[in-house]
Amino acid sequence: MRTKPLSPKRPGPEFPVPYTSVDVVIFTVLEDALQVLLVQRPGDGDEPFPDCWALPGGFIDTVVDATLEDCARRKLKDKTGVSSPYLEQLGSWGSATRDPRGWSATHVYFALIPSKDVVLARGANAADVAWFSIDKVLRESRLAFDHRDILQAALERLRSKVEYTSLPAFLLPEPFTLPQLQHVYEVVLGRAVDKSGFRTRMLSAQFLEEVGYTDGESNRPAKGFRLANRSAPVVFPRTFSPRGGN
Amino acid sequence: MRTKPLSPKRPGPEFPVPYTSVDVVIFTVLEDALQVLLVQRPGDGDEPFPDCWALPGGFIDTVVDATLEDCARRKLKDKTGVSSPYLEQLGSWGSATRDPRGWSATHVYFALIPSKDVVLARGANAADVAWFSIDKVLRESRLAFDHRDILQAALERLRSKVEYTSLPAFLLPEPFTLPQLQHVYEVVLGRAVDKSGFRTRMLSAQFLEEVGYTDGESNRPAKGFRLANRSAPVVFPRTFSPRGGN
DNA sequence: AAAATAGTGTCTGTCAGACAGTATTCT
DNA sequence: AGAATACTGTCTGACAGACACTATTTT
Repeated sequence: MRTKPLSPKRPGPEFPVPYTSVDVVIFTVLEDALQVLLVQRPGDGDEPFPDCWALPGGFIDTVVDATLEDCARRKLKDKTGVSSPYLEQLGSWGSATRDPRGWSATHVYFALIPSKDVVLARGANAADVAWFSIDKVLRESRLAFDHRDILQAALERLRSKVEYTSLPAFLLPEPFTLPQLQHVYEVVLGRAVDKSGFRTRMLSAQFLEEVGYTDGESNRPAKGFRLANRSAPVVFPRTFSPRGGN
Repeated sequence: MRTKPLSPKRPGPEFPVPYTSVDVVIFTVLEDALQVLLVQRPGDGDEPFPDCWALPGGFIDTVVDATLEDCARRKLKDKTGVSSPYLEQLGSWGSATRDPRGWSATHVYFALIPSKDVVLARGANAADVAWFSIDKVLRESRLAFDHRDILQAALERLRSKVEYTSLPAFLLPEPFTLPQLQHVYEVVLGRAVDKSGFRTRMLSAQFLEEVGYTDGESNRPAKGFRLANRSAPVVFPRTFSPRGGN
């Protein structure tokens, strides 16, 4: 905060204040692909980027939202119906030019949810909310504002953290099996992972609780697991394959 | 951004907008200790937290600052005279209660600078800017706003990244020697590091350029080095000591 | 019985940590 | 010469990656 009292830069009605918003990058795994939730901006009215797809988000409601994270949770709940996602702050983007209406800054969160828990934007205009495969959207779509940069940053953060954390577990509905979890790792990382190493790694990290019954989505049933602690991922002591990554 | 045109929540003169500021956590190593730069808030006037020490920062100047990062650089330059620090975004803190004046959000950056490059706040009121040992400030001082939480978060981020990156090199003036660099690692981590392992690690990471002349601040002179690329740190393939940390 | 997938056992190369040893300068 | 510090060499235990093997279920 400012050190001088009554600083000439102190904002008020007579000084320009940046627009402040919160956006959420919501990831899931659907149809063997990493996907992101986007909303379509209105084509009428005087809003910028008409008909463009954009990350869900919007201005802070200073009456309803107690904190930035509350605001992000609210927006996520509005669009997906999910109320207990994995949610972490990604960063903020702010500049004089990112919004044609003027200086704006957005606080960006990134969320991981199991696709089965989702009920896309009930009522109203459900058609303007949809999942997009990450690869496709980065290859083909033009997103509103600087949302392409933001999405890129979120993807990098996710991929990098998947190398040494249990994050992918938040993309699956419980209970899940180890082969299912391994598959999610492979989808996100875009490469195969050794089964044996994967299993010892997951089990020795102590973050999974064995759920009695097993699940038979393939030939031989497998043990079911759930997270011992849904509030935070586990950090593994080493990254997945030192040769491949950074 | 908002999907509906003319949303009732769209801020304007008639709707409350959060205050938006930028704060910077500036670290250096001085007198064998990790230190942070704080400024003292004014005791007169109607400003909150009078006489409290706080992180340097303040409101965005939408005329001067093109981006959030520009704003952070400007504040850092103002207080320290340093214009090419290592600077990275730490995160943002926003809530209805963190500032008694109303809903506010701050974008926080963290910077690493060599203490020798610093010329503390020239002119004006130099007495209200000072370095504080991290340990002391976290033990003894009461900081303004939620700056204690922010400082704690910055410290965690720094300590964690030091385990697997070349970040400490940005805390030293160039040229520096490997023993000096090792010492900085030890100061930040708060523990001793093996010499042999340290050297092979640094040299094999290819981020140091040998500068011809050597430096004799101890008995036997040592080779001098500088960073090949000052814009980003190097990420090591493994963390420092798997037994100790996470 | 065959196919398919879940789960385990074993080997091996790599490498960080530990520590001893050598080199070069100052007093 | 001795002290102090820069720098190098060697050993060893731990462990990730690779891959072969066993177990259990469906068809």
